Amino acid sequence: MSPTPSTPELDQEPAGRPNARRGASAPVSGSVWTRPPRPTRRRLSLETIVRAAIDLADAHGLDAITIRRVAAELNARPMSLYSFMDRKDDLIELMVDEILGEMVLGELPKDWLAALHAIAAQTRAVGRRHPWLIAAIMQRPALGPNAVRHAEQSMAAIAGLGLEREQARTLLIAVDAFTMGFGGLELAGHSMRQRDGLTESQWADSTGAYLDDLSRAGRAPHLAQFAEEPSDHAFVTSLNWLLAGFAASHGKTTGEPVTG
Amino acid sequence: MSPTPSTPELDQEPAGRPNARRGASAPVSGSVWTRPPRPTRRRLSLETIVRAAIDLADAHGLDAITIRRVAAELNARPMSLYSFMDRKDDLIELMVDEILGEMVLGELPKDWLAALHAIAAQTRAVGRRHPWLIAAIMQRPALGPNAVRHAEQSMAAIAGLGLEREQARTLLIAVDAFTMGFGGLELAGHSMRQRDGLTESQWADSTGAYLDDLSRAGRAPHLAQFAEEPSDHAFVTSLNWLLAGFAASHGKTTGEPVTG
DNA sequence: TCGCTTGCCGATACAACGTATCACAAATCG
DNA sequence: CGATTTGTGATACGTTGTATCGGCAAGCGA
Repeated sequence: MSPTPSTPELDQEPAGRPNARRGASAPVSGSVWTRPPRPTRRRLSLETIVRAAIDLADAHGLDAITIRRVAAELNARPMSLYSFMDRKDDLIELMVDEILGEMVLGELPKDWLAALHAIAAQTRAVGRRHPWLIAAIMQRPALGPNAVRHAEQSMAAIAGLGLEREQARTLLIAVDAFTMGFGGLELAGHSMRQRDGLTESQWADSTGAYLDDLSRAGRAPHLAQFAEEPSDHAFVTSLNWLLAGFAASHGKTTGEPVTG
Repeated sequence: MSPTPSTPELDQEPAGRPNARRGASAPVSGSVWTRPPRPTRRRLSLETIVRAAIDLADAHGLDAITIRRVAAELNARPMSLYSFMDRKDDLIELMVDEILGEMVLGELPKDWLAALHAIAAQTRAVGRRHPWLIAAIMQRPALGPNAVRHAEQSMAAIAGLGLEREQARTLLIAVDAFTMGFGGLELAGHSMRQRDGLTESQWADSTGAYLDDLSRAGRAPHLAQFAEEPSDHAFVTSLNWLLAGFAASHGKTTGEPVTG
């Protein structure tokens, strides 16, 4: 057996290990056990890279995703990441698809209306958990396996309605467009706040003051309200409108609309 | 009078003027008229910068907006632009607001339904003309004067309904969210196509083939349809659902729904 | 067992980026 | 006319994405 300790269970390093500068010219000294564990090949994997990048983006925004910084987070060298991907943009696509996995529901309500509401609510919740998600999707289409799963689940939700292809497609795109658009408008300020390191209330104060000024100047009398964040209630209400409008135009009857 | 020709009407340079390298150490030689015109101070202005940046973004995408490249487009040096703005992000905000100006309509239909449809259609048209717009808005909130004008116009459109504050706000946000979301999903592939220099049909072919593969593999039987671009008809139909649903929930009667 | 291939890692390098800084000249204002 | 402001240009610094190269460990055929 080689002198390299091969106990991966013990390899759970405390994440802040003292400058484990392994590599070419590191002199071998001391006991095997006092030395940092030799890296097994396969230290990195696409999954750990994507996961680290997601954590970074959640904490510091999409702009914080640089190859160098993700690598540093993993105690790796920048170019190592390129063994697993072709370019940085690929990483972002992978991050998006990973998160899209959180969007597909474990089980689906039987009623199509309730099912679409549940999917939309989940989409919105995930979007808020990862505030960079929606902006990222608006820049590159989501085509990965989890995006596919999401689409399939939406189709399953309305399968019972027996719609024709085109109508089904229109309905599903409408729901997704509304949900993503709502989340996008809602979170538009997020990355900006993050960039300038403002707290939520600092941001609300400054935009509120700005809009108040405009109102007082008479240029936009009813505008100040837009400083407020859109509410869950507004989301559910609007989605009800959309779906009720669809239902009416198709003569489908359903239970009560979902109340927010 | 100074020897500098002060005929700004003739200053319409043919845009490709021979390397007009003015500046400190350029030797003065030849006739005044054969020399390039001395730059009047104020060569640049915020407006020309923003306009140049918009043209660049329309042609090559938001990623093509670099201070250096915009400056080059104006035969200026990069740092000159910073006399007019504090940072690059400000330029993008200014670009967005400039385009938002194209979104406010000259006159508004009297009927609230027709008016909201007209606004949404205009929003969508502008979004397609400037494919980078929606992604940009999803990253930073639009707060400029033209964003304000757009919001005011939307409020004017439904003023006749006598809604209370919260309801009006919900309705307008819903329409904007749907419109922006629809455009965003629609244009998501655009910047990616642009990045890789693919034509629209190359892109459609490759994603179509990919989704067909998935379908054949049985993993997503009904998916291929999503390769197709959403249509105007789908947009109008869905918007009708949303607005009809709203109208029904408020007992407002209107004329016929708009047909796409 | 040996040697070859394959795949991951590390170091270095380069062009392009945003932007701080400084110097200078024209424009403007007292 | 002198002082101040303002637009411009040159240069420089730190950071980014990523090409390239060289090395080493693991797996594999002989």
